[in-house]
Amino acid sequence: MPEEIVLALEKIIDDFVFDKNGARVNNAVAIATLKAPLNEGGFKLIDLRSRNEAIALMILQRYHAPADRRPVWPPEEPTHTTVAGIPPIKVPPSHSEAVAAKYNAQCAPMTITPELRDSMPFWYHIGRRPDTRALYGDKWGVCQQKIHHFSTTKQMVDHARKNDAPDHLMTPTCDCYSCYDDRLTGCDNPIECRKNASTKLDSLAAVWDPRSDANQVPHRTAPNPEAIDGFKETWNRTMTENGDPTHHIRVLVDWKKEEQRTLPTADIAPALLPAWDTPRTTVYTDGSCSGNGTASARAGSGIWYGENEARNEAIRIPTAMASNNVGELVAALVAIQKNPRVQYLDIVSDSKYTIDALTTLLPRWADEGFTNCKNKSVLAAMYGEVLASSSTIRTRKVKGHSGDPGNDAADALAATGAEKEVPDHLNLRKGVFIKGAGVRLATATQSLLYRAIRRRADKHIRARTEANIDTIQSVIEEINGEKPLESAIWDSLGKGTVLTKKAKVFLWKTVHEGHKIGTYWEKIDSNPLTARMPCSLCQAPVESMAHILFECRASGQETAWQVFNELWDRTGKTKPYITLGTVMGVGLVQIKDERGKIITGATRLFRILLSETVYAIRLNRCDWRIGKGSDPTKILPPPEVRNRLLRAVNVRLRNDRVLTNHRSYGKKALNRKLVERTWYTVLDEAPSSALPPDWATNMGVLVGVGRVRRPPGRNR
DNA sequence: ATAACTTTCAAACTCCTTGC
DNA sequence: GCAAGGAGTTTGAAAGTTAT
Repeated sequence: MPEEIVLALEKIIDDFVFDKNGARVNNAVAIATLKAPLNEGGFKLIDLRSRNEAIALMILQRYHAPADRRPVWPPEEPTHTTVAGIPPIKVPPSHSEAVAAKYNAQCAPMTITPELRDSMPFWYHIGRRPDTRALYGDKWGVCQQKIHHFSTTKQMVDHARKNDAPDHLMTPTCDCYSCYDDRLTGCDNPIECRKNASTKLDSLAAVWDPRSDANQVPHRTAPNPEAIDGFKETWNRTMTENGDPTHHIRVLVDWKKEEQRTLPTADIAPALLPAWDTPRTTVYTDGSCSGNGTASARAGSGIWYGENEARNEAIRIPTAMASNNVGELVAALVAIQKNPRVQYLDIVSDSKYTIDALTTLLPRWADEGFTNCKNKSVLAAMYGEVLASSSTIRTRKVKGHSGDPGNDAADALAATGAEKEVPDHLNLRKGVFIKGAGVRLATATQSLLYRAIRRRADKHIRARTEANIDTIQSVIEEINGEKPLESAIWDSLGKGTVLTKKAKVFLWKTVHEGHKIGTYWEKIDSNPLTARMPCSLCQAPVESMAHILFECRASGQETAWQVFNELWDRTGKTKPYITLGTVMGVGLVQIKDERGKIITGATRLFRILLSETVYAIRLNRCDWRIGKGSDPTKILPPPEVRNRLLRAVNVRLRNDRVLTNHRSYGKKALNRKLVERTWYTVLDEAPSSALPPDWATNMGVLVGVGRVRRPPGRNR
């Protein structure tokens, strides 16, 4: 796509998203922010450049497809090498080549099978040792390329081996079939040419040399045996890898230049035979995590071999990656690391995630560059350890807490690990190279490449957004006792929460400070007569969201908060301290009883009331500012503020009741009990203890909070 | 046909109630 | 005090559905 087309389309997208219709107006939030994923505060807006790059790579994929599906036209066009070490192809479109170069397309096999070693193109071989010189252009090199037309490593090996054939004599006049044939082809001196081929082959790293004993895959020559002794073997490297070099092209590779030659093979190659020194080891693994899903999660791994075994381990997971699944993964990872040379390493785990990873999913995830995976570092390390291990790793699933003594012991160790004072250092070294190995081109889809490209793009950071996220995290931590993850904050403004769509959009904008208020106007409207930065009515220096919601005399906030307090006080529950941070994090606020137990009804009510209150204040304020032209005489009178807010709350109540109808909404219907627990304290006409059983569905029974009685006392 | 999106499924963990 | 079981949360894969 030509640059001007990209620019034109981006302009159209920008105009549409911000409803600008071509006007030259600043965006409230950068388009780059909107391109982020939903749980990072974005809108998942398309990024055309990344999409085009993904498409360019898909074109490259087609050019490297198996020969029968590869472009062959135009016939006169020469072939050339796009990816070093890969057989030449028809010249792909230049932008595809540019993107291939940008994203470091290269041949990078994770597993080297005998078939692959044979079929690798010999010239410019990626496996040539860095300490050797390429001798491709010397006299014999020319002979081998131009006369014999050798291209693959197998052809070179076969050539070199002819000198060892039984019917061959090491004399220039030997007339064995091979010598006769070679001379007929045009080779001056077949014996020297073959010796030279042997010398050239010597420059290959042992793992790449088909003549060498270095066997990359000393075991696993048959498909996975299903469940031997109830154990399932890990995926089979020999069977799943493809001998075609083009199948090993990877893009978005992050290795440094000097690493590229030696990396993939040396680090994850298994030890040579004899592969194992112990016939069988059975190990129980388990993970544990308190506060799972929060920023204060604390996780541990347990590895249990037997009663009072010195090898038993209790590990604490580093805080940044603590979760239940990482606990499980690390337990298995360490078990694999510590047992590289047993015939059968049998891992017993209660984690489906871990077992699926080990038995089927890891190779696929590695092909995808772990693009869609969480826990990338641990998974990559696990993949590397399995590739490097000489053990046949098998897994068996047990049900957690089901009385299995081994599993229970591992569970106890995991809990001990989580309690440790200092997190342990995890050895994830084998994953480093794999993590940088990018995406396998042959099996990639456009959407995968797009996501992978997007993921490595720089994150667009807004200082004000970050500050607000920090505020929300500390406020919510204070109220709930647990610090929420940033993704949890964004999720709370996404689907499936109790907030209305409008409230969520309002809060999303508030977190990004995307409303056109306050300092937004600082640079734009500096004329003191028309300046929109300060609040004209209150003489406040900056018309910030905090000012509008908590201080402004024009927004009706005072009355709205009165109504909020009156309603909330009926619950008899303590009210969390309400600041702008509480407002932005309202979807996460939990109301708890004296013993710290979450009260679901009150929590839901609080979220509804607070979000409706602030949204109503915001509406009133906009009404005055835009609708009434900031006229000080046209501020909404308190009774109307009260009625509007009550109306909004009543609408929520009514919707809740309607949504409990199973006949209409089936499985999507709201839980009647939940709706009851939410509202019973604030209903107007029924004492909380005497609700009729069908109040939620029977619309005629209750009026709801339509008329709020004025509580006794002054100034209430 | 493909990719995006939604729903379903399955499991583990924590917290808490219930019953003995 | 303890075990069993359930609610509510998390995790993630896979199946199913829809849009293009």
